[in-house]
Amino acid sequence: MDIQQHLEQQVKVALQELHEVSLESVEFQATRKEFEGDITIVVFPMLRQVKTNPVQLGEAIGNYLVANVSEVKAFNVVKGFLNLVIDDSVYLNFFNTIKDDENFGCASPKEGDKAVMVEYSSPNTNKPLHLGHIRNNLLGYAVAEIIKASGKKVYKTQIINDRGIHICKSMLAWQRFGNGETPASSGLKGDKLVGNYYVAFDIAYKEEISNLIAQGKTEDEAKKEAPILLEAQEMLRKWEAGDEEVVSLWKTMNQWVYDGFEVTYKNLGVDFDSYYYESNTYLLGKDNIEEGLAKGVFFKKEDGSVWCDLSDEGLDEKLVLRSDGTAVYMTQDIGTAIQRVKDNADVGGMIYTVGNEQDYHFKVLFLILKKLGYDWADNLHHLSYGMVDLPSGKMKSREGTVVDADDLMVEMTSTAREISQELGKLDGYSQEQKEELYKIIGLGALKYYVLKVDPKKRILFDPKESVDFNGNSGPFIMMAYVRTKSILRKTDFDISQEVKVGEINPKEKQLIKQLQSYPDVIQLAAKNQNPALIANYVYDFVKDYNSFYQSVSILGESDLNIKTFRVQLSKKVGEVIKNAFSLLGINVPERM
RNA sequence: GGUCGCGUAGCUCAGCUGGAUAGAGCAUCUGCCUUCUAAGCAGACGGUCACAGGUUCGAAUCCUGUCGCGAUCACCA
Repeated sequence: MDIQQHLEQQVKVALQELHEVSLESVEFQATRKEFEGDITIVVFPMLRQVKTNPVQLGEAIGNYLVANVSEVKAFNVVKGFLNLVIDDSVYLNFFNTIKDDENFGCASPKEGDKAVMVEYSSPNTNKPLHLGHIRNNLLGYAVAEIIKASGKKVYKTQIINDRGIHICKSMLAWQRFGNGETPASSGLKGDKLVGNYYVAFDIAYKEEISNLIAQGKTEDEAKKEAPILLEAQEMLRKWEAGDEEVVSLWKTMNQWVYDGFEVTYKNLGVDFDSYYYESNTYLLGKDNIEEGLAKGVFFKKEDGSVWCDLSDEGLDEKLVLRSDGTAVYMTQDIGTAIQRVKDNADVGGMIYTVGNEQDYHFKVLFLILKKLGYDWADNLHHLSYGMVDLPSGKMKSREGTVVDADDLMVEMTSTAREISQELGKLDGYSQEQKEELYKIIGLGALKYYVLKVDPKKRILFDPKESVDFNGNSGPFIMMAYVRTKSILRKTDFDISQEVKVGEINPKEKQLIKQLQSYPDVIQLAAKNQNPALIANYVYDFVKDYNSFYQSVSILGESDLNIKTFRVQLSKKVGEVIKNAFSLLGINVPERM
């Protein structure tokens, strides 16, 4: 039993003895720095049952605890706060129980627990990934890792938007203007090459529109009648009819994009357990609509279109099947969700990592699935995140204001290289080792920068100021890790012994308190699907370590017991940093 | 207009189910490398927590309203 539970029990006993009152629960908090003590009991809530003044009650409980709980060494009462001084041995004992636990903080899956499916990334295959996708990928990956660490089985998946008019646009432009260009012939990354033709289509389309307007058409007419658009629509029809030539071109160009994405994903360090393609799933869901009609969940209008009435939930009617019997976005998503549970029988819930512009869509999707009666529909979550905007506003690929994912990663690496070369602390590293290191630092800076922000808030990315390498930043945290590794490299004595230090100093105690809270932080981050909680935790933790590091000598300590303890503590700090960062998908370097 | 989200220091952000004098980083200023990596540490400066009410012993946090910003409300995805 940990100290807090023990205290809670004893406070309840005390209240019973002193005032014959049985308490529901006791409110604890960490004692603030400016007061003496380690754990604080908030007395105010007890006043509802015990009619006395808070200071008196605090004194009484404090006296009781000092007399009856050996771990409580002293107490003081400030207003209604009872600050308890806890014996150092409690912290030292805790440290000794976890110091060799390499998985400290992480829980293992329980037998019979359902798995969680996390969907993220889900790009269109007509243009390269940009900073917005980076946020999506980092969030999805991190949440998946965090939930795994919290003790659940996780599947990572994505749905690739590989069909539709936008795909045909780049195909058509390539046919017209491409002269047979391929990634191999041009040296371009496949997704970049295809993206270029998506832009080329738009340019040609706009030109045709202005020509038509010059010929006397209205803007609306021109937009609808531009020949190149009609041709793209025709191409989509051919694709749906299985036209061999179109399908073959579609396969070729999509493969270029996948090859390009694969490189980006690899650099970004994200992965997937399964892939769903919209070209396979876009017909799914129609059967489920029939089912829903039979169950009375949906209704049909005179024109044959099928709807779901959500007015009881305060929403509108929502179309789930067009009057011509074809599927809409919602139809597919219903079908795909159901398919996924068929494919993975142990899935008991899903998390969709999709921008907050689709809040309404997912609200409706989840409601419909619930109405259809699926038991897992209660465990569907939309990991809704804010857009990444530039000072100039939204990123727009057509206006060339997107921050390209690959370019940004290269830029981060260069910045890391510049800083590192200036500091020049890498004697003995080969060129390859150095480049590898710059990548770790640059990418870590980027990932931390994105993940430390609460997902639901929008991020303002200023390319001029870019990403921090100082202060609350990825490299700052890596630096602390590197210090722990440096100390371990220089440790030339056995640190496997469990040490009993008489007293530990406040900085050491603070670090152990932080260690104590790590498992809770993982659980909370998993529950809230919020990697920023891990980032914030590890930042505070590292600040405490740096403070400790600068205030005492570790290897210079003359008392072998204390020295050993400090090295052990440093080792553990390093392990937790590495573990926490791995949950964020960030690697740590050995030197920097 | 309806719905949802956001609004905390000059800037970027923390602030857990309501708790003590609202915290970090950047920027500005002061100290600290002859000692374990200074991408660091110690400190100074900086606040009407958008505004107005309400609930409470106690509100940045919960409720209501107002203002501002964003998203969304397609037989598009």
